[in-house]
Amino acid sequence: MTAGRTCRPERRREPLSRERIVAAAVELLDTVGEGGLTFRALAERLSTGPGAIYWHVTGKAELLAAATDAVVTATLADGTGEGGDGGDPTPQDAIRALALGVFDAIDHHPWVGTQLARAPWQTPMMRVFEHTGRQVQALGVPEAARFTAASVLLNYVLGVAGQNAENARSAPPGTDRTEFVDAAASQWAELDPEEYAFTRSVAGQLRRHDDREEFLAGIDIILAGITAGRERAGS
Amino acid sequence: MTAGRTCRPERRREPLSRERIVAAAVELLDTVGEGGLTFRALAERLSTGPGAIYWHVTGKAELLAAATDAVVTATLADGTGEGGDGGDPTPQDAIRALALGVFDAIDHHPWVGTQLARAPWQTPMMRVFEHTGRQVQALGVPEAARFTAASVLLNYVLGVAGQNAENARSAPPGTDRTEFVDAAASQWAELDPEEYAFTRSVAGQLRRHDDREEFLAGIDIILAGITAGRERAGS
DNA sequence: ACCTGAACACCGTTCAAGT
DNA sequence: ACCTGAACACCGTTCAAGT
Repeated sequence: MTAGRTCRPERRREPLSRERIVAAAVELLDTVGEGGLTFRALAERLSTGPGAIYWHVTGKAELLAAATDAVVTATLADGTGEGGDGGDPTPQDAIRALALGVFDAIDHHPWVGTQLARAPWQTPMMRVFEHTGRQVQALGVPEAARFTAASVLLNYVLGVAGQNAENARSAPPGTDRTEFVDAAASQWAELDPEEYAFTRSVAGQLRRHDDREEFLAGIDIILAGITAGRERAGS
Repeated sequence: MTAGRTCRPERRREPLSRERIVAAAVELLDTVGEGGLTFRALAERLSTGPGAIYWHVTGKAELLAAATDAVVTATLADGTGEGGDGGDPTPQDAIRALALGVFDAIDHHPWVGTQLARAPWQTPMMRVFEHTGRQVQALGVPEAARFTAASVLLNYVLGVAGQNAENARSAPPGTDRTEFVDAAASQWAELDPEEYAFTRSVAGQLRRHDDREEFLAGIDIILAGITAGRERAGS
């Protein structure tokens, strides 16, 4: 307490921390995309030098993993617990909710899709696998078939994840989704009638489809397949 | 197969062409991995400067796409035609063969997995979609459900594609696959018993599983689901 | 302990200049 | 038309030096 003002430069001198870095990385990824996450840009946003970041984080790979982890963990904590409105959800409903949670997370943060698809062995995906597996078990799938059943669900989610992320990236941030789908559908309709007979024939369905519903329809097909197998192999 | 040590002068006189560039890119990707494809490395292999490549190819994105296209086209040309041994294959068999073709292609060229997963709208994946869709149609799926059915199959394949590619990348080229899976299974078995109860319980199945068979089992589950839907919705 | 910022080794891409 | 290779604008990462 020497004489002088006690104005605290807290705002800018808030110390660097892994948490702050990851938060800034998520923000940067959301606003500028995967290509925009740069140690220099990150440092500027945190008003430091690029080197400082390395004190809290080993490198870009870990940073990306931590950012993904942060988003997915928040998703799983939210949506998957009990359902909320009292009634016991069926395992099918729980799986749908789980998958939809991941789907929506990727819808809001496309870069998460890319990251999940290329790092399936890391914590976030492991947790999704665990949650899915429990519901598969609750579904009555015999033990020997559970690993396969959970894997199919997970791989499907991963596939959609990657595709959605790519769509978000290839469509500039300004463009409308409907516009984008319309353009693709029109392209499909003009493909070679012989070489792409089937694709042409479903161009209309591509145009009309809703991403979320389509995703859930896929989940339901897989659930039907798993259940059919359970009846064949079980008891 | 590979040109030996005998230095052939004709090799370097042979003019640069898009075809030669793509072939060299595939070779580089196969031997050194995705990180090894560099315009400088490519130029050296073709004994030119980096700038020369840009005369035949617009940039790295196109080069990657062309390399993927080359591999997938070869795959589809091979395996998917008629079956080979006279008998008419069922649509199920045709879909299995198709999916397995993509699976094997990625097994031999892991970088194809990454590329397919992140560029699903390009020619190679479009062709897979077309071939799959025709078999879905042959399966008797009603028109309104065909787009969804083919999409589920494709997304599943894409998910496995990405995962396999990642596994291949994270395991150094020297290590054995069994060794790698064993290590993962052991890790699973030592997870927190409460938080990862399910994952722990299937660690043994992870260790025992065969990648190709597991992949096909997934395809069969989805086929069962599609067929169940057909019976519900059709006729 | 934590941060700074210049420096290193790379990368994709461009472009005047050559043949 | 096709190729050359230096140069540009970046990038992740390191590290002596500061506090």
